[in-house]
Amino acid sequence: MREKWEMKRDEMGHRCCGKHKVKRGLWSPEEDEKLLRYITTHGHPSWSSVPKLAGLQRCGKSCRLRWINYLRPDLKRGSFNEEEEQIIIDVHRILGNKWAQIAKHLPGRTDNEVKNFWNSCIKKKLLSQGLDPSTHNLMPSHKRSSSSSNISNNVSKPRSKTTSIMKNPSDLDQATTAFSITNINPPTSNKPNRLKSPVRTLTPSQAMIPINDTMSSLLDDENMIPHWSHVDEMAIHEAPMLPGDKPVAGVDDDDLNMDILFNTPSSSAFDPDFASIFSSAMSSIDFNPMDDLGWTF
DNA sequence: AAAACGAACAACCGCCTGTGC
DNA sequence: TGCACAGGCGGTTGTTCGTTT
Repeated sequence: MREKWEMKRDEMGHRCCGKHKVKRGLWSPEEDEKLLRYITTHGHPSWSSVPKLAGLQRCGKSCRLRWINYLRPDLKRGSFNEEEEQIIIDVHRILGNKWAQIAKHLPGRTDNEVKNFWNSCIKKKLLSQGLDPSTHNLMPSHKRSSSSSNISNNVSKPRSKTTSIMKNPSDLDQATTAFSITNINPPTSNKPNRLKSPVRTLTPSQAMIPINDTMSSLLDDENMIPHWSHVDEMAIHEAPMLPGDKPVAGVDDDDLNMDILFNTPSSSAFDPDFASIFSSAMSSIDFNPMDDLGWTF
C-alpha cells in the first residue's frame, strides 16, 4: 500500500522539477538515444532545460545522472581491476567517502560506480580481513588474532621513510603513495564476477581504455605504487571534451591538499580525528596498527 | 522447475554549495 | 544580505538477474 504522500509526489513530479510530471525509474533505450543525441549535438548548458529540449519527460537531474553515469562516451565499463581497486582503497583511506574525488583518480569511472564497488565489494573484503572500512585500521578484535590472514605475511616489513614524509603536510601525495598496501586482497572468491548490465553495448568508438598499459604507466616500477600526478593528468586529459562540458579544473588544487584535508570542518564523512591518528601513527615508534598490513616503503 | 536469496548496479532523494539577482 | 535556482554529492532504495536450495 503506497503512502499518500508518495502518490501525491508522483502526481506532482520531482521537487526539483516543480509541477511538471516526470517519468521515473529505469531508462528505456529510446530515452537514452534521445538524451545521447541531444547532448552530443547541443551539449548541456542547463540541465534543467535538457529534458524539454530533448523531448524527454524526465527531470534535469535525472538526465544529468543518466549522462554522467551511463551515456558519457568516455566511460569505461566492466569490472574494476586490481590496480583500480588499490587506488580506491588508498585514496579512500585519505579522503574517506569522497566518491567524486576518488573517481577523479580513475579515468572512465564514475562516483556512483566507485561507491557501488566499495559498498558491494571492497567493504566486505576489508571487513573479512578485520579492517574497519571507515578507518582502514585493524579492528580491536582482530589486532593480534589475524595470524591466519594472508596480510600477516608482511608484518615484519621495516618502517622507514614514512615517518619523515608525514612531518611535511605538503607531501601528502607522497604519503598517499607510501600508504600503498601490498597483498591486501583476500583469496579470490570462487564466485565468478557477475556480468555487467546487458543493456549497453559498446561501439568500437567507445572501446575500453587500455587500462593495463595505462595504469601500469602510473605505477612506480619497483613498488607498483601509483604516481598520483600522472593519474590526475590522465583524468583530465583523457576525457574528451563535449559540447557543453566545462573545463575540468586540476584536481591538484583541492583533492590532495593536506591543509584542506585536515582543516575542512564540512567533510562529514572524514574522521575528524584522522589527522592526529594519521600523524601519530606514522611518527609513533611503538605499536602501529599499519604494521599488520605489510607496508612497502 | 520454482522459489528464495543475495550480489551488483541503476536510479532517486535530500542536502549542500556556488552563483546571480 | 537574503533569496532562488541549478548543479553536485553522498546516502539510500529499488531493480535485475545469477546462484542456491
